[in-house]
Formats: sequence, C-alpha cells, structure tokens
Amino acid sequence: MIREKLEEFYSFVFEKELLDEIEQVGVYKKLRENELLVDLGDQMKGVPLLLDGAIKIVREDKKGEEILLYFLERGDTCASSFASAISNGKCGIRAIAEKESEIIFLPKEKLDDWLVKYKSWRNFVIDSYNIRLNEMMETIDTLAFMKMDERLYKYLTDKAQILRETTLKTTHQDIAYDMHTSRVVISRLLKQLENEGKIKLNRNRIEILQF
Amino acid sequence: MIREKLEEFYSFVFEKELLDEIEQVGVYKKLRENELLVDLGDQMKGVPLLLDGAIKIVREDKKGEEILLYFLERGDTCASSFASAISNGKCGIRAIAEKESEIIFLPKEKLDDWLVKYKSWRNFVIDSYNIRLNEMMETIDTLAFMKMDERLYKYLTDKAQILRETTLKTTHQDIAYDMHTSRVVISRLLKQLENEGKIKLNRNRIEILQF
DNA sequence: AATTCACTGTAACCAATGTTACAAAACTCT
DNA sequence: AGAGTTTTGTAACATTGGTTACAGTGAATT
Repeated sequence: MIREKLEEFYSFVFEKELLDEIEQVGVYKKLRENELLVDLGDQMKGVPLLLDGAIKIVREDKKGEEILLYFLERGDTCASSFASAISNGKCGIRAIAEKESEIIFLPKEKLDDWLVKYKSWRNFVIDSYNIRLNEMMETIDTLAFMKMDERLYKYLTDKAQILRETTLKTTHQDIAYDMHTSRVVISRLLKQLENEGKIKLNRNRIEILQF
Repeated sequence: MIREKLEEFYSFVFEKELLDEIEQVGVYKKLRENELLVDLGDQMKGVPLLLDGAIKIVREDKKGEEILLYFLERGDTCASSFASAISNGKCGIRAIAEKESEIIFLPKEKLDDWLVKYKSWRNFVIDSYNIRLNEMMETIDTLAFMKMDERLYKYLTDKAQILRETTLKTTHQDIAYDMHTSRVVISRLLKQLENEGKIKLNRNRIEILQF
C-alpha cells in the first residue's frame, strides 16, 4: 500500500535501493483535514514526505500574528523541518493539513547517510530547498509588489489549484487570517471580484469563474 | 594569502582536506564597492564563498521593481546560486557588493563530489540553506507585520551592523529603492526618527544614535 | 562669487487599507 | 417555527503610505 503510493510519485525521483530503504524505515501517517503536523518551535525527529493531499505552511510572529507562506503538494517535502531535524534546531513554522493527506515520516538518523549513498537523494534535498527558496521569493514578491485585490485573487486561484477544486469551502475570516488583514477588507475586495465576474460568492463557499 | 583568509573563517567549519581542495580549485576575486556579482537570470558556474565584506541580495520583479532581501556577511555563501549552479538553472536574484569584498569562487563540478566526501561540506550546505530560509522568513515577517517606520529603523540598524559602522553613507533615494517605496516617504519617516532622537541626519550621511 | 547640481524638507492631496459599528442573511438546534 | 449562532454586507471614518510640486540647502564647479 505504502509501496504503491511511493512508486507512484517517487519512482522517477529515487533509486530503487533508496525506495526500499524508505519503505523499511519510513512511518506512514494519515492526516485528517486541519490536523496539525508541525507547530512553531517543534524539534523535528524526521522529515515528512508528502504522498497525497495538501499542507499549509504558516508563519507566526511573537504577537501571534499569522501569515501564509505557501502550500506543499504531493511529491514535496518540508525543507524547514529538514533543517530542524538534521541540526536539532527548532522549526520556525506551523504546518497544517488543508485536506486529508498522507505522509511518510523519514527518521532523521538516515538523512545524512542517504546524502552520501544516493545521488538521487542529494538531488532531491537540494531541489527541495530550491523550490522552497523560490516559493519564499514569490511570497516576498507578492507582499512587496502586489496590492490587496491582486493578492486576494492570487490566493484564491493558487489555493484552488493546490486543492484541485474550483469551489473553495472557506469563510472571509479564514482568508483574512491567512493574508494577515481584517475580515472587512476581504469582504470588500471579494465583493469587488464578484462584480468583475471573476468569482461567485456564497456562504462558506467561493466559486472561481476565471483563472 | 587566500589560505590565511580561508583558515581565519573556515578552519572551524571545514576539514583540513577540504580546505586543501578549496585552495586548489577555488578562484579568488576581489570586488569593488557596488560591483555586480550576480545578476538576474545568470547561470552560475560556481558558488561564491564570502571571505570578507558585505553583499546585498536584491529581488527584482518583471516590471523592474526592486526590494532588498538580505545581506551576506563573511562566512556566508549564496544559497540561491548553489541551487542555480548544481541544477544549471537560472538565478532569481541580484547580488551587489555593499563594500569592498573578497570571495572565493568554487567551481560547480566539485559541489556534488564534496557532498559525498566531506561531512563538513554537507553540514555547511544544509546550514547555509537553513540560514537563508530563516533570513527569508525574517524578510517576510518584516513585510507582513511591520509598518514603514519600524521597517526603516530595522533597515538602518541592520545595515549598520553588517557594515560595522554607526554612520551610513547613503541617500534617501537609495533607501527608498531598497525598501521599494518613494523618496518622500523615506524623508518623512527619517525626520520622524530624528525627532525621536534615534538618528541624526546629514547630507549623504545618517548617524545612528540608538540601537 | 555666481552657477549648477544633487539632495533634502515640507505641504497638500489622493488612494489604499484598517477599524468600528451595526444590520441582514443563512444556517443550526430545539 | 423560533431562538441563537455564524457569516456576510456595508457605511462611515481613521490611518498609512504614495504622489506631485516646489522651495531650500549644501557641495562642487566655473
């Protein structure tokens, strides 16, 4: 069962021997929607490999103010926890399942061994870091260069793509938390997007008409 | 000469054998103030190891709008170019010497070999990525959670620390470029900081009184 | 000393975002 | 159906940041 999923998303990424090892030492875990995977300040005992689903990565500052960093999809891993696992440091983010998800936990003891043994693992780790750095840069671009209405539209379309649905089940308040603004602002801009014909609003539900 | 500098900052980081290799294949380069080290879209043929000085890393979007990401100090390397070098991809940033700096260029052919051969190199690479990820998160925090006046004060004090000087030689316009805002806004807020007794303003010169 | 140029100060105005307050609508639970 | 709860819509207002315009100031050059 685990092997199937592993083959499906990772057979072109990892060598056969590494897949075998992962199957042996990896711990499979299923996450419910909204289940907390990593919290701020956690010390990771391993890294999660995402088999299926979607994970939301959120940053929080001292005052408890939140902002969405990015989403993880299947095939992704959490670079931030890799860091934390290998160096026994703390994790600066929070990870929450956006929908039911499946992961494999890889114990931290193996991470360095595999860097030596498997070229495919080195590539995977480096690639993961790069993808994450680029994702962060995109977040910075969004914050630095875009206005709220653009950011909101991007948020909606990005989230729809990650979840593979054109209708989002969410409230204005939840969006406001992710974007670190107030509910009233979101309601105002959503209404504006609706008037432009880009979305259709309903209670607890936003339908995206244009991508 | 190179060996001395290498020993000074990297003897506690790298194994002796690796230092030897670096000395053999590394290319030493001196950068003038404001010299361009990496430009947007560059394909890196190696990674720079910073021996001394300070490098400013800037992000630019399609419309040519800029924003400062962070500074590199001695002992740092540019994670973004590591990515680019190993995967032959393009670099999403621009790197400019903030003051006279010295670097060693490591050819990309060695990067993967060293990951296999040297534990210290693996640690260094992973650490570098982590430091960069954390730096990016701090940038995101700054953009998402702080107002302009706070951001400006942080910019001034951060820059002073990197350059190891309490007086910055800069113009309001230059600060405005780094922070992606307008000169008038910066002048207004600088005056405010001066009135609060935190800084002292002069033509082409800002003295920081409180840290 | 007079001229020129880059840099700084400031006012007045505008646009975007954030806040407060309240009403209406939609759903839940008895 | 009625009461309570959550979500949404909207107005009015405050604050922050961005823009335009222009004057002043200091340094450099002729």
